Formats: sequence, C-alpha cells, structure tokens
Amino acid sequence: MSKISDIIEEFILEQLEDMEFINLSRNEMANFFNCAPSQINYVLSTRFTEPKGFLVESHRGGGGYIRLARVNIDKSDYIKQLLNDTLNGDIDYNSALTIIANLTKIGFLNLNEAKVLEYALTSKALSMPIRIENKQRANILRNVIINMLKNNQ
Amino acid sequence: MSKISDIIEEFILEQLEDMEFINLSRNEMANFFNCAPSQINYVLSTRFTEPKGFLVESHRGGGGYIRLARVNIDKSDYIKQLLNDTLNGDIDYNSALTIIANLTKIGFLNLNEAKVLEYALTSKALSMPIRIENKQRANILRNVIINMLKNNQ
DNA sequence: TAAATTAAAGGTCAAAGAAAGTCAAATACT
DNA sequence: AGTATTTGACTTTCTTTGACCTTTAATTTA
Repeated sequence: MSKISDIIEEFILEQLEDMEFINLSRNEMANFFNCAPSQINYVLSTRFTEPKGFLVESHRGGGGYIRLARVNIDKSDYIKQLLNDTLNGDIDYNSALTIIANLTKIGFLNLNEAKVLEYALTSKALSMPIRIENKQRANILRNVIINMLKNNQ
Repeated sequence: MSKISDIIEEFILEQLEDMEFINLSRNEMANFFNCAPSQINYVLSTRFTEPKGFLVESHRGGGGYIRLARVNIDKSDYIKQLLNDTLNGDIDYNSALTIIANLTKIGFLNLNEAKVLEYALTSKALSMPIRIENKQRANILRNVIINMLKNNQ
C-alpha cells in the first residue's frame, strides 16, 4: 500500500524525464490524485528540494502554475559549496543520499565508493546514545571529500 | 505450548525463505498474532540481529513499514568473527586500518572502497570524545560490512 | 478607460491520523 | 533467583487534510 506522496512523486519524476522543466497545475494534480491541494506542496517540499537538484517556481492568480526544473550542477562550484556551506550544518540521511548521488553524477565518486559511503552514513551506523547524528554525518562526509581531494586529484 | 515469539520468528523465517527481503507491517503482524505491537520489536531485536545475518530497516508515519533482509554471512570466518566479536567493542583508527586492509586482501573491498572507508573513519571525521569515537568507528564499520554483504549477495 | 470587484490560482500552518520505537513493569520459565 | 517474554503507556516520525491567507488575472462598473 504505497503512499499517495510516493505515487505523486513518481508521477512527477516521470513527467520530468528528459524534460528541462514542466509546468504543473496544483489543483488539477490534487483533483487527479484525489487529495488535498496542499498535499502537492508537501510532496514538492519534501522530495523536490533544492539540495536534491530541483528548482520550483510558481505563479498565483488565474492561469497560475508551478514550474519544476532540474538544475544541473557544476563540479567545482558544487564541491566548494558543500565544503563551505552545506556540510557545516546538520545533514540527515536523505540529504546525504542526495549529496552522494550528486557527487557520483559529477564524477567525483564512483559507484563503489558511493555505496560504501551510503552504508557508512545510515542512521544505524551512526546511532549513538548522544543526539548528534546529523552533525556527525556532515562531518564524516566533509572529511571524506577533503581527503579525496587531497589524495586523489 | 510454544512461545508466541517463536511462532512469529518461524513465520518471518518462512516469509523470508528464498526472498531477498520482505516488508512487514508491525500493526498487521501484531493483529494477526494477537499480541502487542512491541512484541514484534522484541522478536526482531532478539532473533533477527546483525550478527545473525539480518538487516532491519523501517519507516514510521503513514505508509510505514519494516523491511527485513537476509544477508549471506557465510562468506568467511574472518567476517563472521568481525561481526560477532571484534566490531562489538571499540576500534581505534589503526585497528580499523588493519581490518580494512584485511578485507581488501580477501577481496571483500576493492581499493576505492577501502580508501573511502579509511577516510570516513579518521579521528577527524569522527571527532568526538575518544571513548565514544572508537565505539562509533566499530559501529560504522560493522554497518558497512553488513550492508555490503546484503548487496553483493 | 481607470478603478473596483470577483474569481482563480497557489501558499501556509496547524491539527489529526498513521505508522513504528522505547522502556519499564508484570509475568512466565528454568 | 535470574533470565526471557509479554504487555501497555508514552514518544517520535512522517503523512494527510482542511481552514484560512495572498497574489494575480479577468471582469465589471463608474
């Protein structure tokens, strides 16, 4: 019994496949999937976030729409931004997965490396009596990146 | 007059037979076996543990589930021993390096994977009080191994 | 035609609902 | 007595729903 949010996510991803962007109508979507309009916002805000590589713009009023675009990332900018910003805060597991996927996409990690890193950053792997899992995750990820830069390139 | 825990264990094992993984609903199970939901947790935590070669993931909230995977643990005595003993204690960085080297030697990890893992387990990456750091390191290493076992069959 | 109104979007937020997790007390075995 | 199992109250996490808000286009009115 799959969640409606997952179904909507799947649908959107399908639409977006090899499209630079798509325009959605929130009300039509809600109608089609038989859910509250705000459900669409929920899906967008949990699954189509900026760190996951999506960009959402919208216009209200008559003829309003939601435009969803994929952003493509520049390798060195991306890594710079990770080290300077993103990885100084807290990173939950899902965000980590996204980051790892991005690092793979830009060729910084290969699939084997990505896999190991994913496994090392699961909640379970990091679970500790103290509550600093997300900080810990960010820290590990940052250090791996730094070391790869230092020793590999 | 078999214990309900044993019956549930049996049931799960049967489901899992020649399945790579199964998804359970805790509430449905509890309902089916007429027991408290937390009984399911009890069975999982006493009988489907990592050292025994099982992997449990779960999600809460609407549409939540518990996913149980079986892992092929008969790979080598060395790995068995790691999961059963060594990695239940504390592991300092140098011991980790040795373990990673061994895992590489027996072909369980390739060089890329080994490298990432090394980077992820440095003191700096884990930066915390030393007592906890070594526990954390063991925990991460154990989780990586268990997940690799699952994925590489 | 400019201003005012109405209708058509989309946004926000909090409450309700739907799982699963935790922990400790009670009970049962050995 | 000591360990293992069972139960249940309470917690945490994630999802769904709905009431109310804001923005903008279209339409009506003075």
